Amino acid sequence: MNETKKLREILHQKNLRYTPQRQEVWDEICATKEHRDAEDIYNSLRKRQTNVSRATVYRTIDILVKNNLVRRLDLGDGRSRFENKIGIAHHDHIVCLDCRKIVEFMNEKIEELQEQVAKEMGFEIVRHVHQLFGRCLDEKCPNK
Amino acid sequence: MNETKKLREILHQKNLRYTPQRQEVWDEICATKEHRDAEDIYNSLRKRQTNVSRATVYRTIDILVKNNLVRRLDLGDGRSRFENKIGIAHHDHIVCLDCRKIVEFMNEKIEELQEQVAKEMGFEIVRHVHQLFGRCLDEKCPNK
DNA sequence: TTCACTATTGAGATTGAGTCTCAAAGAAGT
DNA sequence: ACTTCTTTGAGACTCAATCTCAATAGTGAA
Ligand SMILES: [Zn+2]
Ligand SMILES: [Zn+2]
Ligand SMILES: [Zn+2]
Ligand SMILES: [Zn+2]
Repeated sequence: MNETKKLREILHQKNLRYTPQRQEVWDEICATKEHRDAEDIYNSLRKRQTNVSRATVYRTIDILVKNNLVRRLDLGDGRSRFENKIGIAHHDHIVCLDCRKIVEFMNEKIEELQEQVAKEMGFEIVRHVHQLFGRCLDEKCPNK
Repeated sequence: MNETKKLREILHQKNLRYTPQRQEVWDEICATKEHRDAEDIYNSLRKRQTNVSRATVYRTIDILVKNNLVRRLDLGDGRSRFENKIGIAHHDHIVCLDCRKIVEFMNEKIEELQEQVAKEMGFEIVRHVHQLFGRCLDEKCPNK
């Protein structure tokens, strides 16, 4: 699989070692499109008999984030969430305060205006956080 | 002072008690326009012989936030920051990754587009987080 | 293959922001 | 001043995340 190679390549490039634990963590993150936290990833690994320690899960995620394979999200609930970044276009997030549903959005005009605003204020943007919190109009949402 | 009255009023309105500790915390937050964390506020109070416990600082800030006197910011460094909200127009933040300078911005068009995007996705926005992280072009900034 | 050199791992300790507990102190209305 | 109910403070506790360090294991060279 393409993503497996990608990991090996980057680790080699950075003089880091390719280990089964790192591969397992990366595979687990690639397995879904959800926005999962470290504990969640750790538990999924244990559930399928893959024993990678909590510390290693955290350490591996840090490597993946630093090398742009994974994106770290802070949705304001006190822990980081992660999503595979390979082949995924930039987007931001809308979160329902009642059912915690997360929806992705991307608006080219907002992205442009951000750049423009930053330039006006004398900044060069490296990254941005843009999250909308509210209530979804979904039937299944407890907010009725 | 106007802000003092505001606190008394709101506490009364919510059947909460007006105490010197709560007043001190509110005064301390009103004293600057900076984006300070709870520990910082706690330390400032101690420095001027005003002994309010850490727990009370946190509890009071929660009340102030719930009642719209104070805004809670999460700038991604693992602790909440606070700013007086009374008479302050809505704005978002740009943060320099090198010198931690925080600059405020407000762009009407972005605000509108956010609303529009949310509507399109079937959400009603309650609040939003919009932060730009980058490097400032300031002489004094360590990034040169 | 084996070796030597390092990096990595795991278990558990530690950190740090924030919350909780509960007995003592104190608002506020009467 | 009295009663009632809330608030306070000190320190215990929580929880995500990081650190420690001895044991383990990639990796490249021989
Ligand atoms: Zn964006
Ligand atoms: Zn996403
Ligand atoms: Zn805004
Ligand atoms: Zn601000």
